[in-house]
Order: sequence, then structure tokens, then C-alpha cells
Amino acid sequence: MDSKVVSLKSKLEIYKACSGGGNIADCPVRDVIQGISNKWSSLLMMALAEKPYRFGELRRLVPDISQRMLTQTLHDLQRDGYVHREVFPTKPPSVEYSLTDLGRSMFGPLHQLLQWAELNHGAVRAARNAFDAADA
Amino acid sequence: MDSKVVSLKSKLEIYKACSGGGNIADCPVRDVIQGISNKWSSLLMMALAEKPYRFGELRRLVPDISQRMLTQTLHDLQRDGYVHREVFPTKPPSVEYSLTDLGRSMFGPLHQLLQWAELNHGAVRAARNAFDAADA
DNA sequence: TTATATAAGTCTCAAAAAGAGACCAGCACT
DNA sequence: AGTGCTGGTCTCTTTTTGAGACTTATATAA
Repeated sequence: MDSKVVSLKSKLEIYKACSGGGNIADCPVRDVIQGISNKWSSLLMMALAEKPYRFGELRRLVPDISQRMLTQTLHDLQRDGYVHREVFPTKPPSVEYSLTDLGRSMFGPLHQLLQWAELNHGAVRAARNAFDAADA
Repeated sequence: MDSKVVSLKSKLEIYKACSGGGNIADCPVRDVIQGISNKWSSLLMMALAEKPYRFGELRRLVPDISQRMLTQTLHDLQRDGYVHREVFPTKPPSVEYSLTDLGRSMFGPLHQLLQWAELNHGAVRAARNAFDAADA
């Protein structure tokens, strides 16, 4: 469990960064994290980290996102500075989305979490099954 | 930008782990990530990484969560194996929540992301302001 | 010429999720 | 007898999300 050691190191500092103002509610870390912890953000970041994609390509790549949520999530990622949106004057005009430097920087740690998920989805699935079996 | 170098290394492998079955929709990484990318999970993980807390303590610590969502989020974290729930036979009975080994393991990479957020919330805030100023 | 397709969205309506706050049971203290 | 503590659940309202039709302008096919 060296992950325990790592996490213990500066947990408190992070935490204090949140409760510094008095309570945990208006906290810069929360402000940033809540922008990316939603159903579609990490998935789109993952796609765009591979290479730039156009709107329709992303739609086909993630078949279960609605156009509405794709528009909105890309808009939010652009607003927070992670994604760049560029319109090309083709007929009809096409729009390309790509990661900014800030987006690539954020994808570093996000990628670590994605790797953890890949390595440990077996354990999570097992925990779920055990839990569901217990209260049945 | 050495984060760029890091992220470029194994982006594609992760991505393939998702589109392996044919499409990105039923993907183990998504399955795990969606369990923790919601408004309250990372915040509660952050609190419980510091030390175990009881229900009421968590409620006071995160003043803007409703009891309903606190119950539900803790339940989901417990189901996925990140959190342990223990009832103590005090009068009235108290319930303590703590991280499991799996939870501490997951908090490692999550913590990296939280640190990134702490370091870069200035840049994100600046991007937001620029974006909002532009379309006004 | 008329029909169909493609691009990137927007609009409307229905369904699902989240938030607010009352309510509950059991026991201790006053 | 009344109040407070515990950890919840129940109901109602508001917000968010999902499904899918519709748009504007151009190119291509029949």
C-alpha cells in the first residue's frame, strides 16, 4: 500500500485549501473538479487526447451521447480552457475540437486515474457483485 | 509541458481498452469512472482520505450536501468497494465511514488530479473569464 | 429540376436526477 | 413531559438530462 503513503503526504494541505475560507463549499479545488467530474467530460477528454476530432466524428465515436449534451459538454470544456474550437470554411462548414496546452496538462493526472480504472475495474465489479448479493 | 509527453505515451492503449468491444459505450474504464465522476464522490473521498468520519460529521463538513445525496453517495461508494460502513452500538447508534484498501488505492491517482486542480485553478478561472468576456 | 445528404447545431417535450425540508424511531438528559 | 441526539427515509419541487424533430446552406444524385 504505498498509495496510502503517497496520499497521506499532502491530503491535509489540499483539504485546508478547501476549508481555508471557513467551509468546504466555496473551494477552488471543488470549483475545478466539478467542471470535469460529470458523465461526459472525461470521456471527451480521452477522445481528444488521442487527436483532434470534429463534432460529427465525436458523435459517432461516442454513440450514446445526445447532440445536446455533446454541444454543451464541449462548450463547457472550451469555457474552462481545456478545449479549442476551430471553424473551417468548408461547405458546409466543419468544426474541429482539440486540446489546449491546459487541457493536455490536465489530461496528465486524469490519465493516471483512467489507468487505475482500467487496472482495477475487476476489483470494483467484484465489490459490486458482493454488495448486491449481500442485501438480496 | 512534460505532462504532454506523459499523456502521449499510452493514450491509445487506454482508448483501445474502450473501443475494443466495438464501441466506446460498454467500456470498463467508463464503468468505473462514471461511478466516481459525480458532484459529491471525489469530495467525500477527499474527506475520508483524511480520516474516518461519521454520517453527521460528514454532513457538517460538507454543509451544502443534502442528507439524501450524502446517504446515496456513501451507499454507492460502499457498493463499489471504496468505502467501509460500520455501525457502533452506542445510544443512539452511530455509523462510521472509512476508506477501504481499494478506496485508498483509488485515492492515489485521484489525489494527483486534485493537486492539479489546486495548482491550476487560477488558469481555469482566467480561461472562464476570458471566454465569458468574449461572447458578452 | 427535384430529391437527398451532410454539416453543426438548436428547440421542444418527456424522463430522470437532485435539492429542500418534514418526518421517523429509540434513547438520554432535564 | 419536553428536548436533543443519532442516521436515516419520504414527499414535493426544481434542475438536469435524454430523445428526437427541425434549421440553414450547399453539394450531389436521379
